[in-house]
Amino acid sequence: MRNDHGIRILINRLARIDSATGWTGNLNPTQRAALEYLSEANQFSRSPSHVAEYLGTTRGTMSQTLKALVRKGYAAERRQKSDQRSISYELTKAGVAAVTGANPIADAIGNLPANVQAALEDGLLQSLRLALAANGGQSFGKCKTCAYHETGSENGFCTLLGLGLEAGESDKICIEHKEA
Amino acid sequence: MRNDHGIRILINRLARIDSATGWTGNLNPTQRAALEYLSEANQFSRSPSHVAEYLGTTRGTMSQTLKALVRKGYAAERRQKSDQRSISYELTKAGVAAVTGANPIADAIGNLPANVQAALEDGLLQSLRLALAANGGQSFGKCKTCAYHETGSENGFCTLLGLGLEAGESDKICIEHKEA
DNA sequence: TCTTTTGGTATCGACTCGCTACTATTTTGA
DNA sequence: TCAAAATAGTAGCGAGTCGATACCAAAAGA
Repeated sequence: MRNDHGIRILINRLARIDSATGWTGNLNPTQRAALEYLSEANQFSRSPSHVAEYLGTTRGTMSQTLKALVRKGYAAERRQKSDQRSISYELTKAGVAAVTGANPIADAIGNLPANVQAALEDGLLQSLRLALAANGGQSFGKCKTCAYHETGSENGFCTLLGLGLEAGESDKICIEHKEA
Repeated sequence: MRNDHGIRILINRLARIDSATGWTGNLNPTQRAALEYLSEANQFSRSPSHVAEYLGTTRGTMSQTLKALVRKGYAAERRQKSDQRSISYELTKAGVAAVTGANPIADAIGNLPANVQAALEDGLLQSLRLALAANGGQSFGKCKTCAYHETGSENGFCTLLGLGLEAGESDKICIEHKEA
């Protein structure tokens, strides 16, 4: 019996139970995952393509999913001036509320001893990094740990895009992230 | 920023990436999860109801999923003599082959240091136990750790069902499991 | 026996998901 | 400069999940 497979199966089972029990609003698992990503990504990383790449699905599916979120009142489109093709989605108040709602799995994990939580997060992050590397995926880290991030100006500055960041944005996920 | 939510999101993301990359045969995530469960459950625990409860879905969906697996040649029905209503599904050769095939996420996890793997498995198991307890779910442990398990006879004996086990079955998941 | 419970299905509507095809809007490079 | 290629988003198809409801048959209780 292989233990490495066992861990993978455990992960899948937990995710599945989370989908079955983590009920806030009338959201299905994918819609909820997209919503959670939107709440943690910066303004340059909230297009259908980016969410799709982050969640390992296709642009087509994510396009539909995001429009479903808009239809349900959890998100809104915002057209970019720079590139007329791309759209940046942002959460509405209802969207923020849905993301911050209580969740059985999160509660269960929150009740674990702190050292177990730390070990768990560490192991999962390492797994994710290896898996993404094997798959040619992006790192999707946060601005503040990025090689292009500068702390000079008010809310931080991105030297790749040559733009100042909005308040709080240095703690958000960016599609262009490059480990410093 | 809440870390407990972070772990839950990591778990979901890994499961999602696994679904997107873990490609053996023409199986979708649910079908693969069901197949994996069948390969690890004993003969009394392979009915649609049991798989549904284990994976946190409904009997209706699992009924369809299992029939899809039969249609694709990965599983076969076996009617029970004792209860004419219930069905025990078992893997075909193709089913066993699909389950044992390589997988990017499993490989990634397998490449982690042994102590990280151990901590990861421990944390996930604890989370799962708490989540299931909060949800009134079963434990789904293996025969050999069960209060009803006796090692006297050839392959072990189940004192709950009053039946001798088949070879290797004491290492399989049972729906009636009760921690010894 | 008659009723209730249990195990498995069928069906409906909303949705994911992989795929292909298509339209706009950049970007490129000769 | 200006046509070709890459990129961003979408539409639509077929298979299938998923929650819900409704059924039927077998088993268990009263």
